[in-house]
Amino acid sequence: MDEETGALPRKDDFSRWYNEILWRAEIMDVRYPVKGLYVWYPYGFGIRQRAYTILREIMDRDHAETMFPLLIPKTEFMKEAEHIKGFEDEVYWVTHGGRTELDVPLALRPTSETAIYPMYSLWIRSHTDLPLKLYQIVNTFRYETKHTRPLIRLREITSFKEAHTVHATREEAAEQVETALRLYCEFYERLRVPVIVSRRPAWDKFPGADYTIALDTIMPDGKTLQIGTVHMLGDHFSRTYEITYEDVNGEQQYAYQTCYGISERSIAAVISVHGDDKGLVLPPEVAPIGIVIVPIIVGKRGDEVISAARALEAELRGAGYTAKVDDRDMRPGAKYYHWEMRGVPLRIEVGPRDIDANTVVAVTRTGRRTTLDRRGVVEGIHSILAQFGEEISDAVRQAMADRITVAANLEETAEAVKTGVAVVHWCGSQECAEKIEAVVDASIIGSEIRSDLIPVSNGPCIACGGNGTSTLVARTY
RNA sequence: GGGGCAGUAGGGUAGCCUGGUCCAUCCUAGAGCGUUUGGGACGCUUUGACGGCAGUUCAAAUCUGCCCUGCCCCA
Repeated sequence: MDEETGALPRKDDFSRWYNEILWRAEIMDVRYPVKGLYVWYPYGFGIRQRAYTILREIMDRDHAETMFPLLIPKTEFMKEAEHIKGFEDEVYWVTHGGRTELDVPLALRPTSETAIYPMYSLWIRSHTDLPLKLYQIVNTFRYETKHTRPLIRLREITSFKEAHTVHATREEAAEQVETALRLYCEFYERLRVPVIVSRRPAWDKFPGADYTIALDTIMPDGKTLQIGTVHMLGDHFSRTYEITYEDVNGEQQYAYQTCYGISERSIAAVISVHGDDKGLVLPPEVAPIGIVIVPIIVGKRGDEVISAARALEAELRGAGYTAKVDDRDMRPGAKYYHWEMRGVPLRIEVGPRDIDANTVVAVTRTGRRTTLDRRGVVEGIHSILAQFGEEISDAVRQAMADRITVAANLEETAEAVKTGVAVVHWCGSQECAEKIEAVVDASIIGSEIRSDLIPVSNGPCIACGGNGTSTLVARTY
């Protein structure tokens, strides 16, 4: 009778579901009065913090974190022609200091190549300075003209992790591209977000790059979301910014570079792939609250139940969990819904019955209920959460597999992209790409696919019949 | 980039065409009191709004213009 009470829109109405869950689960407040800029609620920011702690941990193995300025002088920004072409329509310019017009306008970084590389030019003298591998996590600004969307298409990206590496040779730079892909795949495994790696077609590569390899996930509505990119810059920027080094023979050489980035789209992916009709489902590693303890207060035993809950909370915190007793004056059921909306992986109920039996009841976010002996409760929880993590990994992997269809011709492709991703043979020509994109109303995502969900092969191009290779076609965000 | 629709309290809505009688209403909104608590409790009291700026007018949520913001469709 009350099933409608407080319900989210169903997840199969993904667009409405996404908009609502952002505020209902306290991730972002979209009411900030500037288009394309949104406010992180503390809870959403907690998810971001945990995800980015993982990202930092992965990056820090082989990179150093740094911080470059937000403002870039126009004179530096305008040096690399292809790069400019790719970004100039999206740049915010600072033109005044107070009431004084600036001699040189300053760009709010849309990405930081042109801020970083002039400094790299000063820093790099010798082959012994290489390789150089730095990254920063910063906000960037892009004057998006398309429909903005929280976490996905922003005018201020608040969480842009960008890495910039410099190498002595093209081969080393190419190897770094592969290393970066491995790091990013590991990051998304930790977030339990399945990804497909592919090489972007030439017209869709990063402006100023030789080639771009990207990570995409598939959203519940079947559109792909690009959640990581790795760019081989070759020597384009080093020639522009004079990044040279003296090699072992005493000769000046241009360096080779890569850059790669991940943004808060990673958070959008976690929310979107794992969530369900009841709200968020968070992997334990990114949940700001890993375990919520709900005291079941009946009759006169309230104090006893509360102190049992607190003792459990202390024990779980001691074991390294972020546990929280919810002692608000609400019915237990209301609390269950509250924490389910926020995706807390595990709920523990403690009531008089449990105290008497020396047990606790543990319920995962996906509804698996276990009665645990109060002694050894930490070990029991450890194994439940590990299993929960595997369970949601398997579920999203299966959901992604179900959205991938191998299509042999244009008709099948058009049908497949209505609900997911099509894998087709494509010859690589732009003419055929344009034909395919026009007929099926979707985009060529990439070829040289790397995904254990997708077998790749050669075959006749679905547009021209010539030699083709496996290629992803999908609607995109 | 083009087109359409919309913005009323924390959230959801009515009112707008036909300016005034408007003290609007509902809620998983807030505050307070009491009774409650093993899957969304209940009663009573109470708080709070017409996106912004300008204009028309005796009078604007309502009409006009510009701006801001959001949603949908098309390219």
